[in-house]
Order: sequence, then C-alpha cells, then structure tokens
Amino acid sequence: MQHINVVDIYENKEQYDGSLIGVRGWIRTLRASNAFAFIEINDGTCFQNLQIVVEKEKAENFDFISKLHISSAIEVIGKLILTPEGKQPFELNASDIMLAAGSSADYPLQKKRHSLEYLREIAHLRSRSNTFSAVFRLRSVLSYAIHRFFQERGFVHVHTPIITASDCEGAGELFRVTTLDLNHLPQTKEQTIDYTEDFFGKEAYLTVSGQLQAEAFALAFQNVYTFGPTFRAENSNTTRHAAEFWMVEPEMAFADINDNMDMAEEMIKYLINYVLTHCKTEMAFFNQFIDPGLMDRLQNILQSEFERITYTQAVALLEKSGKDFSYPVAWGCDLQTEHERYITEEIYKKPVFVTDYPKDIKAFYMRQNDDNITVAAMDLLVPGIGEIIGGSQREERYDYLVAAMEKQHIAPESMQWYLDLRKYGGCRHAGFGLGFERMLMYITGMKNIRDIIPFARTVNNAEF
RNA sequence: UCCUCAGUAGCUCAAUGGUGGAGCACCCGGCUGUUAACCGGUAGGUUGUUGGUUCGAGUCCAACCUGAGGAGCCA
Repeated sequence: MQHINVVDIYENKEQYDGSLIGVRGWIRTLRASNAFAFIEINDGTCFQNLQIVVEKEKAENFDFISKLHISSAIEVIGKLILTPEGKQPFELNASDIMLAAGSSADYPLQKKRHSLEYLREIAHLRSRSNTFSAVFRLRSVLSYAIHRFFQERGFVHVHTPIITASDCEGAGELFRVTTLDLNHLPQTKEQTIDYTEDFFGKEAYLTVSGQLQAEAFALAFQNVYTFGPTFRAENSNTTRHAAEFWMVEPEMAFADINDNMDMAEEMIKYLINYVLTHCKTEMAFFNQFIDPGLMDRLQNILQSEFERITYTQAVALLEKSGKDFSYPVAWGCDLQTEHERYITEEIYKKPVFVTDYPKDIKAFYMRQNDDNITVAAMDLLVPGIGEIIGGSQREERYDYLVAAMEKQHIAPESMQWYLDLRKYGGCRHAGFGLGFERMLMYITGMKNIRDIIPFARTVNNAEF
C-alpha cells in the first residue's frame, strides 16, 4: 500500500474520497471510548492533522491502540471519507493500524497550551507543537522566497566566508576561531600570543557580515546577494538578539542609495506577499493565536509606500514632537530605540527609511555626501520591531575611503584587497543587510528571536 | 552589562507569617461519533539553592542560581 502525505489529501480531497489509502504519522491526540477511538495524527507534511476513526469491531488490536501514548508513530490503512458537516473536512476510517514506534507516558508535550518559555527548554521536541510547526515551516518558505526574489532578478548568490581574518566592520564583538591549545599558548618575544602559530597564521574570527566580500562580487557580477549565518559575541539579553543569526545582504553595482531603497522596499513586499499566498494556514494561525491584527498590518505594508526621510528631518520631527524621551534628541547622536519606534509607530504608522546619517556615527565604508558631514546611509524602521534593514551607498572613491579608515583607526594596509576594489573599476555601488530573523518575527508576530530560530544560540545558552 | 519582575506537583496556577491546594497530564475504571471529548477514582511536594529573622517562613530579609520583560550594543 502506497502511503499518501496528509498535505496531498488536503489539496486533493475529492480525488481520495472513498478510496483505501495508507498514511503514517505521529499521534497528536487520542480520544477513546469503549467502541470508538479518534486519533489525530500529524505527518509533518502540513500544519493540519488527519483524524483517524478506529472502530472496535473492525480493529482487532483496538484495546492496544486506544492506550497508545501521544507522539507514538503509527501507520494506518483506511478509507477516506469526506465529512463536510464535521469540524474536520475528512477522516480516515481505519481498517488496519500498525505501531511503528511507541512513545512514553512522560512525553513532555501535552494536549494543551504550553508557555513559550517551557517549550524553549525542550527545543528538540517543540517543533511538534502547532506554534513551532507553523514557525519553522514559515522559516523554510521565507528562506526560499528570498532566493526566488533575487534569482528572478538575475542576482548571483555568493557564499561569503564564515571564517574571516578582517575585524573591520566594527559590528560588535567577535567570536575567535583558533586551533591553539588554550592551556599552552605560544608566546612572542614581547610576551603576547604568537598567532603566527595559529591555523591561519593570524587571528581569525567568525564573520559578522558578508558585505565586504559581496562588494567584491558585485564588481564582477553587478548584482549579487549573500544569505548566510553571521555571529556576534555581544552580551545582549533581549528578545531581538542572538549570537548566531542569518542575514540577507544584496550588493548592486551602478546603484545609488535610492536604487538601494527601491530594492529593499520591493523585496519586503515580495516576501510578505509570498508567505501570504504560500502559507495561508500558518498565517491564519498566527493571526488567530499569536498576534491578532497581524494580517491587517501586513496588508497595510503591501499597500503603502514606505516613507523616506533624512536623519536631519527625523531629528527635527522628534524635537518638535514635544515628547519626553529618556534619551534627549540632538543632531549628531544616534537614534535610540524609543526614537525609532516613535517615528515609525506614532508619526507614520508604516515602514520608514531614514537616510543620510552623520558620518561620525556610521561605518567607514559608507559614502560621504557632498555636505561633508553626512553619509549615504539608510535604515528601514518598521512598527513593532524597529530597525530591520541597514544599508548604504558605498564609498567608491579611494582617497575618501582611506581617509575614513584612518579616522576610524583601521589600518588601510590590513584591508588592501578591499581598497583594490576601488582601484580597478570601482564604480558607484550600494547594498543593504536584512536580519532574517527580524523579518520572520515581523511576518509571524512572534515576539522573541529565541522562538524563531530552531536551536537558538544566545548568551549562556548553547543547549541542543 | 544595567534596571525591574518571577521561581510552589510533569504543565498552568492558587495559598492573610499559623495543617501546602485546584485544573490539566500520568495511572486505574466507566462511557456507541469525539474535536484541548466527557464522568469517577488513585497517586503525585526537601515550595530554585544557601544562610538569616521569628514560638512558627511557600510567605519577611540577604546572597547566589535560573527564567522573563525593558535598556544599552546591534541585525
């Protein structure tokens, strides 16, 4: 007997009506009386369960089956019957049930709602719950949608390195990569650690961004993107930070900051539209149980044109608001979380690009504007999350770039390869980074990054 | 790293400084169509840890541990 996936039954239920089929999956709930048992199984192929009806008269192992524990794996042969008047669209009337793998009474997931905190402690099992089943299927679909978006537009996907020797992004603390014996470190004559003895002959780290290497590829392929894991050793304890997270980083040659914003806006809308059409069941679940109003908010994003204001305008708006912020607003200071939220949630109530930040608070590679005090940076702020995208037009002028590096105490000779890109046809180019998890949080309404990553790595937590 | 809050049965939570309970789950039994099924019963506890105050501490105090929320840092 060939096994049918539950997703196929949901998609083609009329075709299977009345036919004898085989299914297999794990028991989610089991309700037994002395003549009937109702078993709901989930086979992992879709969010929904399949209800199986077992009649004592038909099943010789009825007593055994009706005592099975939740999460036991079973294989069932039965007749599919449409039940339009029932809560479920159809059910399987079992003629034969086999136990594929038993479970145990101490299975930690019960037939009731658990707290997200509790489920975090059983991350190896939580994917079997409704919420995490929906979250991680959506994560998979969103990941695919990102590749589709860029591939459809001719972008080349570049696998930027995970291990890097350049600590230049200034993007937080780095995880060190070494093969040295930490109990017997080689010393130089100056009594410092001799990294020439290390695997790469110098200090190495886990990457914090693939941007610099993506730039190199953009100047060969024109439009490229990298999508991979990045690492920050920050001691951050928030719902929005993890030590290991994924970033989407497109980089486009012959593009300026406006092209950059256009692409970012188009991408955000594409991704939302994609999951709304391809994950209807999961999105309905999020809208009902996780974040009421989610659908309205996402539809609103699709229909609205993202606001675009400069940093200077943003500061003026904040000063004019008369609101009493815990951090004072002043030109030259970076916008605080409360400022960003006020702009996107109170003033505009939709995504807002803030551009042209003071050069002193931004990275060295951002292109200096003609006013000599700001750079062509852009951050996308969204209601509920805050900053979701950070990007810029890159400094393509060799001398300006060297000057910016020196000002931020980065030795130009340590990044000669990056400077070379400006020497050899280094045209104007721009790119941005999207925090994949933050996008996923925005789309699902989930409030904690630890519930968006299959096995999250955060401070003091690398279980599983 | 800083601030705030919390920790009681497997889970979710009660308990005025005075005999630690309930619902669900588990286990046993009942029930002929259930939908987080329903009904009855059994069992389940060093109240996060250590110390202190008190005749008496789950409750008050201190430190630590763990978790959560917010901030900083950032995506």
